[in-house]
Amino acid sequence: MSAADAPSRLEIFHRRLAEESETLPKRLRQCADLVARAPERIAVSTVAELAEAAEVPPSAFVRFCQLFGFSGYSEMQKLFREAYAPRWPDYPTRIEVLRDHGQDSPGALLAEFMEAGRHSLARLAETVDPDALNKAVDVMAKAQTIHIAGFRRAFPVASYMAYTLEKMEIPAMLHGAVGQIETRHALREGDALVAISFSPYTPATIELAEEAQRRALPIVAITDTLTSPLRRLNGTVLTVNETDVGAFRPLTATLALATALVVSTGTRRIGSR
Amino acid sequence: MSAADAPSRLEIFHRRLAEESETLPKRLRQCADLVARAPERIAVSTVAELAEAAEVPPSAFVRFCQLFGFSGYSEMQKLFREAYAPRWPDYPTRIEVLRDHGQDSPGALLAEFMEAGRHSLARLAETVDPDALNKAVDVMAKAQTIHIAGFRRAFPVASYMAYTLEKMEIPAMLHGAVGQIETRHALREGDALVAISFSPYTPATIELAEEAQRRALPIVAITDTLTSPLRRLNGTVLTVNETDVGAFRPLTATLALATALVVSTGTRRIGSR
DNA sequence: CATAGAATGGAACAAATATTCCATTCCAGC
DNA sequence: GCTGGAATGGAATATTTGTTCCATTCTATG
Repeated sequence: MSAADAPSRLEIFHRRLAEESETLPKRLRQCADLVARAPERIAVSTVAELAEAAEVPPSAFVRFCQLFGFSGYSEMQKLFREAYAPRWPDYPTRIEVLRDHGQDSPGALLAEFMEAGRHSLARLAETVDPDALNKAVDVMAKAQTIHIAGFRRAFPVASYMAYTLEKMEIPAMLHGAVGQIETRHALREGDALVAISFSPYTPATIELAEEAQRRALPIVAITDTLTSPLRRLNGTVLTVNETDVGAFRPLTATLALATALVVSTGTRRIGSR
Repeated sequence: MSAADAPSRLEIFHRRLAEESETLPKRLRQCADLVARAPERIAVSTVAELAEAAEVPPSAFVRFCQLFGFSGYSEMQKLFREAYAPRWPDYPTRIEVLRDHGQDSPGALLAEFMEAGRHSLARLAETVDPDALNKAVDVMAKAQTIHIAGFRRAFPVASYMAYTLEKMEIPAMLHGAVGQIETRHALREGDALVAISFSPYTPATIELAEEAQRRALPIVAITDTLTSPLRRLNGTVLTVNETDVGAFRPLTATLALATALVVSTGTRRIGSR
């Protein structure tokens, strides 16, 4: 039942499908063909719809599912749904539950975070627009100094970017790292701001971004939901949707994105020197 | 109702969501947040599941849908299904798209980091010893204050751990974050040290670890190679081997490990309270 | 501190969806 | 062409899921 083996179970299913569909009777073969042809529709369709698309009666489709070892259509659908949007729980209760069942060995938890990480990375391909990414690198490559703002959960990302830029000898400034010192006046013409913020959005990040906007500096925003206040500014927005485990959200995908961003910036700067 | 304008209708919906979510009453705001955070889940979930994730009763979720002009949940779901079904995960294709934007494009680089990340995560399972992990959690759960040391590249990980521990209300101290101030005297009996360091090993981290050793405090070390100086101390060692892209090493796996460590510590503390 | 109006939670009800069952059809082998 | 077993379609049933309604709880206001 763990999230970890859901994708592999799907793999196995597809392999069996390929092997056996040859020897299946007519109607069932039609079902198999449809599943092979449009697996993504299974997650969001009813048996009736699928059956119609395969030109078989619903009962035939259910028989097909049972032939492959599922109790019925619903069970098979569950497999496909989880492959798309796996494991839920947004609430700490889950952790409680795990603990009470004695299954919260650190190893099990690590496995979950690994799985969540893999999923986040996979989704990154969907949420990041290549053009926006390109635009962002452009902005950063042209900036004199790159300002970086990210607090609380976003801070590790911000500090990593600052560190890597420094290593590449690119002028960068990590904001608000210390002592609550206002640093907005460091924003100067010709600079650019990278603002990183996730729900719940830290006001300081938003304020700095607004300040940058007032001064007409280009902004690159790394954020999550569609309601993010960073979206209201007219900067280049890169969306990351981390998959969370319990109430915790690892930064796996965000860091991959951040790394790509700074390294690209580095190579582009060298290229145009 | 054509498929063509479905995305735009979704756009409109999201904009309204962003605008109005501020002024919504508590429960409905929870719904709005969830929808903003995980829109793709709507396509494959029942009201009950969604409501649970948003921590509201199903009826509240239905009210939310109606507030935004839908007849109920089903109608809203239809919108999401249409918008998300056509462009499905299809991970390999997506990655191709990113790559095809040009050989040295940011997209191609991102794709590489994503691959590297996945690889690192996969290897994590091999390099981390479950017993060591368990031991590490034990040490951290028993400590009065958890000290965390990690500089340069390891700093993002250290700061993330400190942040998460703080969120869970566990006493933690992030060392050397600022001003080169010596903080070794903060190490007190009953505490534990988590030292994070990768090649080339920052002397400050090693020194602090040695200091901890002298004072007979338990040490948890997160490090990479087998020649790491952290290995010479008798602490609990967790090995991470990140796959690097060119000269750059993303922290994907390390962060997953760090998160698991911290969250496990949290649950174990609660359990033994 | 009382009150009205809004917000909320839950349980009863309605609709949709999946599953089972059985009468009918098909087809291979005699 | 007959016969038995497999395959099929559809209608009846069971189950899940969505929606409505109302009693109760909040909250802002006088």
